[in-house]
This record gives sequence, structure tokens and C-alpha cells, in this order.
Amino acid sequence: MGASKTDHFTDKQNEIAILAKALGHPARIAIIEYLLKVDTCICGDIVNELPLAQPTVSQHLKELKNAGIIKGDIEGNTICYCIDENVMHKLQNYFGNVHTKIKNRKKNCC
Amino acid sequence: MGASKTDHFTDKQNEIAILAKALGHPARIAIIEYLLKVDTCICGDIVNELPLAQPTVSQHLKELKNAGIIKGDIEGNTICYCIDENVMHKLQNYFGNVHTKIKNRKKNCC
DNA sequence: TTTTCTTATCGTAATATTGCAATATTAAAT
DNA sequence: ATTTAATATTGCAATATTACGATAAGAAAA
Repeated sequence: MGASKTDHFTDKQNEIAILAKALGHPARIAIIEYLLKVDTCICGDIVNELPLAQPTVSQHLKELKNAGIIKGDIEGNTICYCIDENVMHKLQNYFGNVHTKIKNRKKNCC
Repeated sequence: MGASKTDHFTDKQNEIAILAKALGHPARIAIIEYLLKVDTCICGDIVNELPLAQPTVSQHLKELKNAGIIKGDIEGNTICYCIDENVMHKLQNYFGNVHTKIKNRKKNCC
């Protein structure tokens, strides 16, 4: 097939999976890290920072936006992108929760 | 193409992307959550817990294992799978770091 | 040893992703 | 109005992913 059976899983599971999937590419991680580095939202020079052609970068930005990881507003002939704080908090919490539960696991075998 | 240009990004970026990608499917999130729920490593009944055929589940387990998210040991005719604590800690730290940096962002615009 | 039970692998079809050239769009600058 | 400068979209080729039926492999039980 190639398509996920999203309707068989919980909303929360799908939500985390969508976020993780969007971050599942080094170019998109690099975009996030660049946004952190410049410490602002204005980022018209993101294409020059990545070893990818402009349409490819644009596509990655679109995927990050679709997943809700970055927000973008039109501002003249440049776009203002920035990371959604809530999403990152959500991911931190989720994996923190998983980590804590594993640490407190009763029966270990591996 | 279809293949990522992994060699153009840093090891750290690729590492996080590989982990995120492996978690980028609701079935694999469901597997992680099931492993947490049973609070142990032995998990021979994972197929019955998921709305997917046995070969599909096996394939998802393999991907989680390849990414280093779960570890598995053969134990008779069943497999003993469990979540790697370090990986979850790594993800928590990574997203926690991103979140903190965004919170302390000087110039906000979105 | 044959059956049974469980997980892995193979093969394959349907769909998704990745990447980029070409082109479109949009708004500021001239 | 035309040029310029930036991002978005389209179209397409190469590859990856997802899912599952069929089958294999392995060990325990009969």
C-alpha cells in the first residue's frame, strides 16, 4: 500500500506520529536548528544555509508548516517563519514521560 | 529522487532525524505505548494489540530496532523487546533544548 | 518426529517521499 | 509599467514506505 491506517489509532498517537514524521528528515532538523540559531523569525536566507535547491527547501518548509511545527506569515516578498513553542513543549513532555516510565520500570530484561 | 542527502548534514542532525522518522508512524507510537503499558520487556502478544497483520507489525518492530529505539533479544520462540532508555532521554533533551531556546527568544514576531 | 505456536522474511502492489528544473506568483524597487 | 528579488507551485523521475498473503524458520509441546 504505502498509506498509513491512521483511523485505527488514537488521536494522540496520530498527533505525535505526524510531528515525529515531519521532523524525520535531516533537512527539516537543520531548518529548525537554523531558526534557533538566528534567534528570530525572519529567515529569508534559509535557502543559502542548506545544501538543497530552493524548491526543495520550500517543500520542506511546507511540510513543517502542515505538521504545525512552524508557523509562517507573509511579510512583503519574504516569509516570516518561526517554531511553534507549544509543539516543542508537547514533544519534550511526551518523550520525557516515556523516559520516566521506562526508568521506573519494575521488571527489566534487556 | 526519494533518498535523503544525509551526507550534507551533521551527524547529530541525522541521528535525531532517524529517531524521529522511526517514530513517525502511529503504529510505531502504539508499539512504544504498549511496551510502556505492560511495564516489562516480554511482549509476545503485541500483534493482537494492533490493528495490523503480523508481518506488518514485524516490519514496524524491525524499523524501531534499526533506529535503535527498541532492543530485542531472542528468547525461545518469542522475542523480548524493550525501549532503549537512552534514546528517549536523548529525544527529551533535544526537544527540551529547542523549547527552552524558543521561550528565551529575544525577538518574537509570530 | 510431527504438530503447534510464534516471529521473520520474501514478494509484490499501492502510495508517499525526495529532489530539482521550469515556471508561476507576489510585492517591492526602479 | 518594468524590472528585480523572493518564495511557491507544477511536473516528473528515482526511490522509499506501507501493508499483507504466502512462506520460512525456530523452538516448545504432543
